Amino acid sequence: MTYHEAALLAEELGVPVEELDRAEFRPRYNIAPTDPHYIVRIRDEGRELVAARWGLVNSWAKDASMAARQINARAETLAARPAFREAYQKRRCVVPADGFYEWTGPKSDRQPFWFHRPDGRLLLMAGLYESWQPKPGEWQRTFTIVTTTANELMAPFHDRMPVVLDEEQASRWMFKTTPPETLHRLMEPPPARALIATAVSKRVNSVANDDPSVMTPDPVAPRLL
DNA sequence: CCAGACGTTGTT
DNA sequence: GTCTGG
DNA sequence: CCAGACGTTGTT
DNA sequence: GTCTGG
Repeated sequence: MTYHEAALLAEELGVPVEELDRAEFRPRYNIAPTDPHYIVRIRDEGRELVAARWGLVNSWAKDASMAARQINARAETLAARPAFREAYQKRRCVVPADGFYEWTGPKSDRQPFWFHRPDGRLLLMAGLYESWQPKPGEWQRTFTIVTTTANELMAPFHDRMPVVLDEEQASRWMFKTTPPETLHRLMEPPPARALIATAVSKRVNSVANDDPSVMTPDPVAPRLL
């Protein structure tokens, strides 16, 4: 996942930056599973942007070992899965990012692509969140990203993709009272026009590279599109 | 009853 | 091959 | 997701 | 916490 402009996130969502820890609120180019990020949730009458780590750790977990295994939740099964059911009912959120990466090609030579909105605006993905207690008195919020069947654009790369929502859909996803039928509709694959793919530097393949260089368009890979 | 899991993606 | 760390 | 490790003893 | 497997 990427998140380029600090101001963009808060401004597009209409949330004051002051609510966040400025030291942590910086551009990101290579957000990996278990990394700190941000989620949007419904709070009283409005939206709220809060910190959360990628990889859902349930409230009953004794350690963070589940985080890496729960970075995604399948739309088809999350309502029934013990690990996601409650969060699905009570803690649906939106994960903002200006894009996400998918890889293709042989395992020995993985080629990354950056998926983002054609208009360059913020991508809103369906998520679930939950908090757990790493130590007595200390709470940590975590989230997972809901995946669905790949659409026409994604199919050449993968058979799954994140649930991508527009503004209207994002609101409905977060509302506590949205009925199950509506939630199911929201989890359908987004239209192909919702995203475009750009081949980027293989530098992104190492999470240690979290700087603008990972976004450099790859001069060879575009023909793979 | 107790113990142990609780999840998804990937693809040669 | 499979697990862990990021 | 990809990259990189994959281990124990000893003890400063 | 709650479900599944034994």
